[in-house]
Amino acid sequence: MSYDSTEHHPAFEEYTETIYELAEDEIVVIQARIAERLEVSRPAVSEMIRRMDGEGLVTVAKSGEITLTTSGAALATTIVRRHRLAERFLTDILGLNWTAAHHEAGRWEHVISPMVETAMLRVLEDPTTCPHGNPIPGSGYTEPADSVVLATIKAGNDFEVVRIPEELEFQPGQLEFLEASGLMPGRIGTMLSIAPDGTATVSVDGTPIGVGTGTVNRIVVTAAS
Amino acid sequence: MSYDSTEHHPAFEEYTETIYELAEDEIVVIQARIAERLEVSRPAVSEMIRRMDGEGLVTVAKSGEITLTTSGAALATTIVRRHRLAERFLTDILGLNWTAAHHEAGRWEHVISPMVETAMLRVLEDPTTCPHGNPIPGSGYTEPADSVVLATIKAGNDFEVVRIPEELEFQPGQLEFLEASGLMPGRIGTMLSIAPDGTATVSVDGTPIGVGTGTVNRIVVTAAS
DNA sequence: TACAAATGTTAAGGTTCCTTTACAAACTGT
DNA sequence: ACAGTTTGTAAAGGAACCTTAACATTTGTA
Repeated sequence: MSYDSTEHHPAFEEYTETIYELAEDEIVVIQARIAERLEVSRPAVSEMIRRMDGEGLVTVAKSGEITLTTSGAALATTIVRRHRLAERFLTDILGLNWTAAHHEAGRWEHVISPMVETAMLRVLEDPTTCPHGNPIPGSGYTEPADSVVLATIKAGNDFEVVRIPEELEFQPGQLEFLEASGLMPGRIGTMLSIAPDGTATVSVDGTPIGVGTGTVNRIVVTAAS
Repeated sequence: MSYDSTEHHPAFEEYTETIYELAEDEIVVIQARIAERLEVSRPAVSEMIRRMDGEGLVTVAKSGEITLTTSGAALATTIVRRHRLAERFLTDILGLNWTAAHHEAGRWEHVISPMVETAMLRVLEDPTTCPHGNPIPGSGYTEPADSVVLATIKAGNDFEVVRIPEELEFQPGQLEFLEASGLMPGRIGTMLSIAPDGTATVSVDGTPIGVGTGTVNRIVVTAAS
């Protein structure tokens, strides 16, 4: 069977994408992190990284830190762009919910051709972020300069959700919970309290929700009102 | 990596689809035909058919003729339905041309989930055929009773194109040619002449086009005016 | 500093598909 | 009836990915 014009093994696409997103989430990119995200064994990653190195897609520092080369980054941004574009498309045109869109997009990203990509951009009128607020590479979007992490909002203050980082999308049920809670980009909420252990209570649409430490330190917002 | 909910190897999908479409084109389904359509070696097909037999997807008659079982047919119609639905979607919503849509759909068909399928059906308002006029399984469409093959139209008579069989989509350049000529479902044409060797000359939109024997005996039309 | 956890790699092996080479059986046309 | 195609299959092997088991290193920390 033949794959796309951009002749790349699907696994390479998956790996470069993961590396890109880990870096985007400011996580040190080492093999172990990739293994966790992709849910494969460490030897599998070890072998794959060696092959990708051979293909000139990544470089490995002596520290073990992995960086995308120019061509690796090109592949990664292409896949990430298609993923986020697909998410937008699936929610905006096909009416899927957030969570479903995320899962579907994981398959679509490998199947979208340049031609379809162009067509989607046209139909969606050049979107700049995915439904979770993550930037679509190449759209020219830059996050508001005053973006902060939800944890920094003081009790009693309002905020507007900017972005749910990719990282959280990998925690099972997290996306469903956030969507059900209304904690999604563009929504305004109020910080009610922050417990000593870091757990926050916020209110969106009048409903109070507890947000755990891991999450509250990840969600990006701007101060509002 | 995990595939779709309908846990089936992509190769099985490809093979059952091919078997379905060969039968639809009234071609005796034997291994050699499958090998040609899929452009793989005969041993590859031999091995695959044995596995599919083991999985209960096909049965092989003593004559060598291959038939889909109930579950094989279920898988096949699902894939064919998704393929044709995707073609419709790609042309109607994303504005791709015929030919491009056909190629893209070959990849989309393996990636469309039941949820997306439902959404597409809604957005497209329950289409009944693909852009080439082939029925979407499950849509309840039945071809006009007076459908005939283009070759049967007498010189001087008009016809309306009903369907370009899947078979022709596999001849390189054929789809492009037909699309460029305007010989597509819904269009009205006139049979100008049929040469002794069977080659026909038809006129669509006032432009005369020669149609080879193989093609003229495949394109399905109804007599018009 | 010493022990535990985390990390990367080797080795061996498995699955899914595909290939080429070879051969035997079944058709087909003359 | 016979030569030449067409068809199926066995054998051997390869590429892409993945697994588990085992081990050596490094890192973090009580």
